[in-house]
Amino acid sequence: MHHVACIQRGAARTNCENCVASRISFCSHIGRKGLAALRTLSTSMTIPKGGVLSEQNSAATHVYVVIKGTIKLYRLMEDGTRQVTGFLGPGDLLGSPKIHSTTHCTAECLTECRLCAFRTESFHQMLREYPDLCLVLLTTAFDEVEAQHEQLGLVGRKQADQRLAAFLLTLAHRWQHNGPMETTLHLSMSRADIADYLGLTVESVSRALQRLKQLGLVDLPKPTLAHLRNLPALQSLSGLEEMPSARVSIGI
Amino acid sequence: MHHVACIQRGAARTNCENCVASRISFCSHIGRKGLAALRTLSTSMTIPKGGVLSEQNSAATHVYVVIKGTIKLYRLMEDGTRQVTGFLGPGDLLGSPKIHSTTHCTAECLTECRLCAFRTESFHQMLREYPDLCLVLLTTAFDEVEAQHEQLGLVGRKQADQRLAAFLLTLAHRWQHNGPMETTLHLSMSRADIADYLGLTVESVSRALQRLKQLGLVDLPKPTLAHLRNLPALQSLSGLEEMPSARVSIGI
DNA sequence: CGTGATTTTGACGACACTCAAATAAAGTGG
DNA sequence: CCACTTTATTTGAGTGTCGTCAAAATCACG
Repeated sequence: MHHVACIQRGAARTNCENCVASRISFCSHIGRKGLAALRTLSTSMTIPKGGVLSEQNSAATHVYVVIKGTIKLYRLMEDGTRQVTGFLGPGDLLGSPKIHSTTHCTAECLTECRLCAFRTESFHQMLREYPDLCLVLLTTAFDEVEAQHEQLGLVGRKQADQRLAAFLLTLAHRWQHNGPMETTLHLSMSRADIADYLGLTVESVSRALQRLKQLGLVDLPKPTLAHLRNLPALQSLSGLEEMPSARVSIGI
Repeated sequence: MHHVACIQRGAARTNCENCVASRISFCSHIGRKGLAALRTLSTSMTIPKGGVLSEQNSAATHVYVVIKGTIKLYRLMEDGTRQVTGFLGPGDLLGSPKIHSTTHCTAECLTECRLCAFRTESFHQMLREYPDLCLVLLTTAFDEVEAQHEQLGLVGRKQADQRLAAFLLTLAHRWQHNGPMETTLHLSMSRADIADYLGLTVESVSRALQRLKQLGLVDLPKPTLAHLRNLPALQSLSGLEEMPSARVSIGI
């Protein structure tokens, strides 16, 4: 949980061609010339588990692309409660293109993370120079709004078991952009994180998971490990209209 | 509730200078030259109360700027439930810049509405030609994501009375971009709409409102009329960190 | 192996949902 | 303009799910 402004900062000589972001994230939409410019502006870095990338209500300095690892985003409210606004993984974007903005979430690494960082000003300037890039990001932002609508429907209407089923399914699909779907999930977030993400309590999350287990829908060999045994049943229970698909998410 | 593709379509000679959108919405960020182009591409229209602007899962043809009136956005789920994803008013944007996309919400006018319409392709092209416009929209989209986070916190954690208090306060502030805050609200949406927006039932909404009334926080002379009698108490009850501010919202 | 944190399980209560009915409001036709 | 119908809103009673509090079990880490 210790703050890590920037450690193990690598040189800017990242190989963009082999980067996940160049395939699935916005990096793929600026052509060869843009990719060269992008490489100049970007800084590769590795943050250890527990490292904090941005503190709630502090000045936003960078925009990041997640290359590897999982990040959790949360906000501490005045009444002492905590809201987990999302989880980020490979290909996802962290930060706002707005200049002189303050982050409204704390971003904490749940695992060791590799990231590609841009100074906000550089990023903003790039968006002005590459309209295609700006449009792609705009599309991603609109998709994110739609995703939030889904989450709102989940948290506002569905009950605990359904929320957990949907959560697990989404986790399984979100970062599987090409390869086969992963049915064995490593839950790098705690029960409390899941609870604060789904609008439940730790106890309700635990009970819901146990119910799913007893129904034979999932296996929980360890608390941090979930094996999805019956995807159709999980989907049916979750109430999701369709299987969640891989997508690029935005954390702010 | 009848579908109205496009009625009372006006000429393109709308006076942008006097339009609310030119002051508060994205129209103000494209300079004199852009505003002229914008006027050429836009079509002014008036839709009666109950008119439907876009049907869920149908091809998106236009992007609209709301000039006058209130619009509700909702989605019908497979399990028969309905999710109201938002309400739009003057200055707000309806539609996605994505080409060949399908709307995922139905947009229905709660009052007679005046709108400024762009064909999606034209709108998309404008975004390519005016990077500033694209950036402004991008900023608005990011703000919308943050607003959805607020809504998630409300629906996921707060109880009925708090949700209603927050809802009323937000309604009172959202479209008061310059003028004084309105303490007398015309609730153009039904209790069912509010319920489906806040993740409650009609009965719970009614009961919560009656409780607020008995506490002297609001007056309800008619079901469609709410007079906010004690703003600080409402804010304190709502649990909102700060008074909601006017903003441009996005409906998709 | 021992300590502290996390997770699970249990008992109980509160808030919101469900079902049902009464009241109020809005729309319709004479 | 008024009786009538239809819809929307309010009120009531009972139930269920999830939150709260508490304790046990398990896990992680030094």
